[in-house]
Amino acid sequence: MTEARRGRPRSYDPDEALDAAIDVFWTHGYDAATLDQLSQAMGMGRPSLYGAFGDKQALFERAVRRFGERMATRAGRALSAPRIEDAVRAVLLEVIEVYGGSGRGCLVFGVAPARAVDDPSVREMLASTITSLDTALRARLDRAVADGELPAGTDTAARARLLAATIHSLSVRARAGLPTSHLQQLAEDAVELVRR
Amino acid sequence: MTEARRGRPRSYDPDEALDAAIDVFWTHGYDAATLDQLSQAMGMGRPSLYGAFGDKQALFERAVRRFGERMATRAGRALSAPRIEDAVRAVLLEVIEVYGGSGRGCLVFGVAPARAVDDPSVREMLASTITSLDTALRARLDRAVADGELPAGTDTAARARLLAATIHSLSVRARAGLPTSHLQQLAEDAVELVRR
DNA sequence: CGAATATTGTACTACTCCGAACAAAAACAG
DNA sequence: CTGTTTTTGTTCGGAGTAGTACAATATTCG
Repeated sequence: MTEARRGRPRSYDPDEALDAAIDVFWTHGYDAATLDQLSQAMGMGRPSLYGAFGDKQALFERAVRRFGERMATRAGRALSAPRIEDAVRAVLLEVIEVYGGSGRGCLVFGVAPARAVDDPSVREMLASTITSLDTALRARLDRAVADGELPAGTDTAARARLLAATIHSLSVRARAGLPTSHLQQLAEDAVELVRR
Repeated sequence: MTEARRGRPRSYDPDEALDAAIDVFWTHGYDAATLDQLSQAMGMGRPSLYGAFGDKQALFERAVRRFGERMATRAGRALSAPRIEDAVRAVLLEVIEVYGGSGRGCLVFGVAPARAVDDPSVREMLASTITSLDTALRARLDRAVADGELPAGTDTAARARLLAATIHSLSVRARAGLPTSHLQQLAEDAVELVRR
């Protein structure tokens, strides 16, 4: 599995390095993050960084994609709760833990939008993340309908969009520095929304 | 009113200049917007810009504040519709017109968040805009309760937060380049939310 | 051990960007 | 007309940034 590679071994861990890059972009945004900050946080010199991840744009895209995948994984786990209300609440609490704990909201919904107009690639990643979230939530609601938890004929697509909107709002609110209690309140509002 | 001022007259209109600055920041965000772009769009040399608005940070704050006030004014007008459903729909359509027409979402909810972690002043403006919107929507819902349009005991604060969340989401979605039809769909979902 | 290969670290370059200095220009006051 | 005031336009400087060149280093293969 770990096949012996020729040449001088890397002095950094690619996964940890990317996580460190996520952290820097997450705090400062794309433009305000300097390559010096990035290379220092990632524990690698600029040439290594360039060789491993390409230029700043490419690194940002990798970071955003990874962040989105991580969140999708966590959300998927949370959504697997048997009762629909618990599933929705679990997702929102998971989101609050990430967004609110750091006071930095979401890298995708809170930071990428600033760059989305100028960079089509970022815009597309943002759009695809949004629709993926809509879709995942809708799939869970559909299952709840199939399970008889929600009445047949429920507009699951509409509710999924509103739940996703709640998550987008949680990112904005977290980044505004609003306290976790405020975020939890909105989350509870959204949970109520599922049934009625 | 227009008292005669001493010295060389200004060759620019301060209001139009600030509008032009809004436009530049709105498209490119804070960091990617250069003073060259700004001064050119504003029709004034950099020294004039500096004298009139201060440095880049100060100009950005003025732009964000003005954008927020404009939106608040438009929202207030839209909310004055007699029937609550119409009022909510009118606000959302107004928002979509601004956010979606430009494909740039909201300067406050879509661009400022990227800068909010590093700049406490921006963070506070963002937070105050969020709570103002929550409050304005809640006030309108309270009036609907007083008018007997909504049942007494309705949790107006919760619904106001969810409606605000919808607006936050509209900004993110618009900036992701999602089509106006998509935004209108979410808006209609939110209108449905008012009653039930 | 010696050759080949991959990564590191230092140093550098070219460029952009923000903010300021300074003299010229355009108005008003006396 | 002369002096004062305010803004303009040009120009400059200093800081910082993204990306690169090149030699040194560390490892594997033969």
